Amino acid sequence: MNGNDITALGFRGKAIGLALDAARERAKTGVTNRDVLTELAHVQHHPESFTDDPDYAALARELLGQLAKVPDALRDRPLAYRQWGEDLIEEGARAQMDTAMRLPVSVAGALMPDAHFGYGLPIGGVLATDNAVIPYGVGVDIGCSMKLSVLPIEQLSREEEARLLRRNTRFGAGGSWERKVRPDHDVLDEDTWDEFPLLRQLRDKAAEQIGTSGSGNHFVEFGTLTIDRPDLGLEPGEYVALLSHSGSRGFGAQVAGHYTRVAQNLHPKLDPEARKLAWLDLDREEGEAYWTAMELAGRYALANHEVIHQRIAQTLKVTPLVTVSNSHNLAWKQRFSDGREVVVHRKGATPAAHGQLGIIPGSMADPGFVVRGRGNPAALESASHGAGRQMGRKQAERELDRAAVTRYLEERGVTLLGGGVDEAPQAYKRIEEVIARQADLVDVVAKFTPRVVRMDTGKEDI
DNA sequence: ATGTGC
Repeated sequence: MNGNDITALGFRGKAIGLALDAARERAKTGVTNRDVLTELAHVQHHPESFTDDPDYAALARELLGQLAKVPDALRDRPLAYRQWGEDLIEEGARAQMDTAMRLPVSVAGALMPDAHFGYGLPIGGVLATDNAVIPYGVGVDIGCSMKLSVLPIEQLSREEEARLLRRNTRFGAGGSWERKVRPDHDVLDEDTWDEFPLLRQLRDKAAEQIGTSGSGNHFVEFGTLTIDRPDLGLEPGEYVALLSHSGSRGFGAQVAGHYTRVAQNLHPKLDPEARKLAWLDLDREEGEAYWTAMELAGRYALANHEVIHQRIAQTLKVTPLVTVSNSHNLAWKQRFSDGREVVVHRKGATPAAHGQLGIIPGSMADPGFVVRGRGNPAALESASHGAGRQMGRKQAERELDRAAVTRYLEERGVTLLGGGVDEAPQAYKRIEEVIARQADLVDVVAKFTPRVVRMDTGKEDI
């Protein structure tokens, strides 16, 4: 019996020493170590039953004291937060943000103009917490991100662009590269994968899926980048560019699912309204492990993009003139305006620190924008991550017809490979309005106009 | 978002 056995049971602070003392007393009376551990587990789960126990009373009282100090009760009222583009944000997203701002661990928050209803924290929600990380504050697709490469080539034909996309990308839930042509990346060789069993188990899946895009709103597309003033090391003009949206695939999804369950189990008394926002303390083993896995998923997702862009650039025998990338589903440790370090969750929000570059896409047939952050502290240095849905997937499938989507694509000269009605441009807010609502969060650097777009095949093909 | 569930 030692301190490790005790902490493995989940005792914290003064309870560790008291549990050790009690364990020694019990051992003296001839109880086996194994039975002592069982008894300790009982005390931990039902401290109220041991307050008069000759050996465990001190421990039980300490545990009850700790419980009283760590209440999961929600605040009566949400902390105040600002919304950018309030007129574009649905009530459901505000209600979810209100719940998040009632969590005892919340410090500050903001809603971006693309905000809409999500799972737990709304998409387009930014939430700062104190020493706690919320798996569903990051989202299921941990590390979901954007990458743009500006290519030193003349305009290609649509057919050529379509061929490059078909040959060098793979889409769909469960999708992976065929074994013979499976790409590799340094991220798969990191020691981090050996840090604990869950990561070890997921490494093979991650290796199978590197360099792939998922389903839903993920895409890889060719288009034109238009720059009006010298920037990004480029002269004003029009450039051929490649833009991708992808995430951490099955690996990240499994990490998210696992730690959401862990967080919910650690907060059984949490108000059902906030159940999906269950958090992990960063100074406890579970929180540390999630943070490690989350950061790995973030690097893995960016590696995914790198592989996709590299394949296409190599086929074209070119090196990109410039690349821009950013994660928009992740948590970061960040200095808050009062000087303390907080955990900033961005669930569908672009980091926009002063001078930081990011990409805000529109839709399959609407422009996207390269932006530069203005470091606005009220938005916790964030911006929108896209246009944001104005219709849910089911609503889009119900209300939009394929002909209207096809016409929209034709009018804008966009060729679509795959794609579904649920991702129709009409299901999204107008990107121009969304960009206009965040002029104090980001400056527009360049505009990307899509031309040939590849996505997963939706439920209903276009 | 994910190839599948408290």
